[in-house]
Amino acid sequence: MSDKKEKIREAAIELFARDGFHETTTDRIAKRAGVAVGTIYNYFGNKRDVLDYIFLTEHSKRQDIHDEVSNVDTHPLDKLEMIIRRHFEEVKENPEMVTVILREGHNVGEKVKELEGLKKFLENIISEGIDSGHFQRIDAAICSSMIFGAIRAIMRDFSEAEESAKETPELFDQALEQLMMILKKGLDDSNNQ
Amino acid sequence: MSDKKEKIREAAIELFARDGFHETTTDRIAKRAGVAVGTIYNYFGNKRDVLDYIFLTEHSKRQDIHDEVSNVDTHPLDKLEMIIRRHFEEVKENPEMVTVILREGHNVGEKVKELEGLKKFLENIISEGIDSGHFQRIDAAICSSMIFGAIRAIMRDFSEAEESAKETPELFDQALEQLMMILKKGLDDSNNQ
Amino acid sequence: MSDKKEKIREAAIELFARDGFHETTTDRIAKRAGVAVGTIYNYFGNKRDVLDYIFLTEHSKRQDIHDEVSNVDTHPLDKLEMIIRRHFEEVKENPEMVTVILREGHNVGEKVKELEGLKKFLENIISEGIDSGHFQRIDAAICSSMIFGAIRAIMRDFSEAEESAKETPELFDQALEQLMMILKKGLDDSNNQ
Amino acid sequence: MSDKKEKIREAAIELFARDGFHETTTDRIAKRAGVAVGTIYNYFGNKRDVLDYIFLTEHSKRQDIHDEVSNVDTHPLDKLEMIIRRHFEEVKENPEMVTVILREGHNVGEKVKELEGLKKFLENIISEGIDSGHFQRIDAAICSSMIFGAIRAIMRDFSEAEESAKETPELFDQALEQLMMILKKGLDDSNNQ
DNA sequence: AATGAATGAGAATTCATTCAT
DNA sequence: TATGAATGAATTCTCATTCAT
Repeated sequence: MSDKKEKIREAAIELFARDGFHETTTDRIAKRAGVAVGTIYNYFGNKRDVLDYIFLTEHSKRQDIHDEVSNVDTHPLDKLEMIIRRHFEEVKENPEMVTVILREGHNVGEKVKELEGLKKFLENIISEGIDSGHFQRIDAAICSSMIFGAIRAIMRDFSEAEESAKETPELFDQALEQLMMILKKGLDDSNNQ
Repeated sequence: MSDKKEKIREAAIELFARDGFHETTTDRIAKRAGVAVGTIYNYFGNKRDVLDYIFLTEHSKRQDIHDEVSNVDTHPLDKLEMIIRRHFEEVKENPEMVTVILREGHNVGEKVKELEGLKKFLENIISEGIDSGHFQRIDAAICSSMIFGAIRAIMRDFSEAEESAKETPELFDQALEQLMMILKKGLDDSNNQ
Repeated sequence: MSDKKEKIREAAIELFARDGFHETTTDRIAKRAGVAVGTIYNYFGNKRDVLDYIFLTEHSKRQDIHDEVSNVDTHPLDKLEMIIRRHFEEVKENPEMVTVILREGHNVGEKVKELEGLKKFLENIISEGIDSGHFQRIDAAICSSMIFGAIRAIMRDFSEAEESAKETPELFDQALEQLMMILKKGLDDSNNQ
Repeated sequence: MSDKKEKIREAAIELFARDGFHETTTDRIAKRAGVAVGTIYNYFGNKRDVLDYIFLTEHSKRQDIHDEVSNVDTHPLDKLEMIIRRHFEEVKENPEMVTVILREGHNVGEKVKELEGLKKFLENIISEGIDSGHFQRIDAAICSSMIFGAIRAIMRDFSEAEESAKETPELFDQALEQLMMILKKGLDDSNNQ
């Protein structure tokens, strides 16, 4: 992985996060990355490829998290908690990345669009939970979509919070706690009569 | 409310929904609205004002829904269900509008950004529920944000579904049912020991 | 035919003639035409379309000449002379046009390439001459191609001549005389034993 | 003559012939020549120098032909035929070279432009023919220019013919025959009354 | 009020050339 | 000599906005 390519990726994340994809010019990306415009085009076919690359890089991180978690043998609720917690940790460390992912999803290329990593992972875990009798019979796709939406909302709140607020982000801890509580009661089959 | 202004708003919704704000030119909006480009500028200060206007129009519709619901005297879970149901109904009727709201939120002006209608309504209802002892003690802001996110996710699934799928949208009914089930168990205080 | 479109055509001819198609920027065309760059794109899809339009305009002039001449009932050698003379007259009046036609033929679009007006006209006349027994049996295509080439060479000499020389252009008269003399003897069948 | 320099010349001919001077990038020349871009600049000052070098190389070949022919003691018409035949043979062997010469003449440097080899040779022969009384009194410059133009036209027809057609190129034989027939009758003084 | 031709700043992308290795 | 990553000036084309009619 070239030094310059990484520099460009990082510069693009900062700018896409702050100004959005369309408002960010290749000139500014280059300047912030400390390279010439032409250099961007030595590593990427065009501006949108830079965005795609950001998504792809992020997606493989999520893939790693999922692989790690799915191998653990534990209650599906714990798996959900683990994966969401890990996700939030990533977000805390790369808040700008989240802003980009949230804002620019519709600007990425078709192939990248199909990835939708986290949502699929949640769906897998929920499906397993239903199969193993831990969860009541619900539609895993719809449910995972909603959980995913809830997570996105928290990320959005975080990414829109004041800079000061970001430095003590208990938001994630509180949100995780509340979400898990709701899910625990809401999904658990033993609760059902 | 001028006839032309409304024509422009409708044309813009269709195009913003399909192509996004930045990919839509004022020329195309004008053509689809059946007016000249210059006419757009007789009603709006600039292109972004058209987007703002779309958001504002939508927001006042949501306001009406909320006013209606908040006056009903019933269990807060029922209020939640009513408001979400009404929201989904609106979405079914104006799917393109939703696509615009979801995609272009970050392109609107600062004032419009602050509106965030539905989320505030949810928060009010949840706060009331807590106060009245119907809901357990949770953070209403975080919780409403997550519910709002779950709703957005469903809308997103809907707005990205194939055209054919849109014509028989039981998605909303199922999603509403599942969401309410989870919330019922997850929020209700009587469930708590 | 819009005033501006014509201005742009004329400016482009001058610049393409002097600097060539690729060395001429759209900015300079606009400046010389006294319009804004954007205006070029109100009348033409892209820069190459401007070149195509130059060729097409010229082609229809040649078509007119041909139509006029082919209706005259006279010896095919006279027809050749008439058409070449008329052609040279056009060239004298629009020397820059010729330079463009000679230099930029390979940059025009496919459709325009196929026109090859004058050559076809010559071929028609020669074919007729052969059929009517005035000319000996030669390959009309090859022969017209060579005559066309000879004419181009003269035009090239003219377009490359010093400015001063252009103002007394007997070159064409002399060339026409010599060419006709050679063709008269070279093509005439009565000369053949 | 360095091996690499020759490789670059050959690569450039192929690409200039197919795509034209301006559409050919130095990167592609380098790739096709099997060297690095930088290497081109070890042998040539800039891109245009490569084109100049192609013209110069070709010009010295033409010079050799002329020297050979001009030493033969025979009728000027035979000399014309010999020189044109030899020229066509070269063309058959290096069709791409011809395409380059025809297309890119106006892109070469000033010094190269002045060479105009073949035309000068033709003019010499015609002048000699007039002086020796074999040809009637014509303007040798104009006449050689026209013959040169006719030859170019044939080359152009050849270089634009389908690939298949190029493999059985009787075109040149027919063209040569017809051109010589016309010139024989058209130039010969004995034919004159 | 409505029009739409004209505008020109601005953006993405290209590519000849350089130079450190 | 050879290399090829880096450069950044230059170019084409777009499109929001204006304003004379």
